[in-house]
Amino acid sequence: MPELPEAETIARSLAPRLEGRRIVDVEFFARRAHGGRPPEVAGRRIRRVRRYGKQVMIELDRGLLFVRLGMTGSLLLRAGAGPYTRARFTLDQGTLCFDDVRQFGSIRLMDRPPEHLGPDPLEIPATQFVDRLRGRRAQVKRLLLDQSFLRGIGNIYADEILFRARMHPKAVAARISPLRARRLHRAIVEILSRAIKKGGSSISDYVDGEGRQGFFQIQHKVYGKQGTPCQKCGAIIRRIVVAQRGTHYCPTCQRI
DNA sequence: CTTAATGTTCCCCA
DNA sequence: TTGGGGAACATTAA
Repeated sequence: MPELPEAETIARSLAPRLEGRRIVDVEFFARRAHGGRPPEVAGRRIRRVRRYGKQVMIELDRGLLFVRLGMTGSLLLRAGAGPYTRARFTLDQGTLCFDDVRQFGSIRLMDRPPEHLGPDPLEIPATQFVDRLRGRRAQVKRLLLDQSFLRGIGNIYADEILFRARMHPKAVAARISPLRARRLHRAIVEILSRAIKKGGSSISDYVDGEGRQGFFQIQHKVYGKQGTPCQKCGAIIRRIVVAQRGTHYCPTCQRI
């Protein structure tokens, strides 16, 4: 469920209900959900709720809670714990549950944001992005998925971005012309911004903090569209594997 | 029964 | 150091 647009949508839906609240109790129902010791944040106040890469960052009056949503994580404003509720924060007003079926997600208390993450894809200037691409011999899709290269892009949006930029997922970054690199940067900003406007993509079970679905999946051009005709040229969308992830692209629109 | 799924991390090899 | 491949983690759905 969680890439940058989903994390952004969740953060926006939670912010007005969480900011200013005080945490009165913290419960964890699964060890994996904190990976160590449960963060002892009872008594602390929530200052701000924002997105950081594809994580939701909850700023406290002391410390930062980083919610990594993994593959199936969600943050929900409701009191009742379901079978997949892994943690629950009781607030002075309301309750926040962290649900996560597959348990690839976790919540950790930090002093500062993780330093191994690259720049935000919506903030990096085009010139800087072009520079970063040069000098990398990796396949471009691998780079888009690499959170130390850019923070926030995942498998769905990598495919949609590459289609938008008319670029083959296996194109070698260093061999991309500056012109096409700029086009890729534009595609990143356009696809992510549009997805945020639509509230993210609900392809299986993604919902925001209030349980609302996203609608960007309606506009997917290649992700999950293997075997169907390309909306642009009619060629059949192909599915290959890149970086061990399903990769969807149009063989005629996207040339190496 | 097999395969794939919005992710990350760790290990191995070139 | 960079880059690629594979496995592992846990669970569900097709």
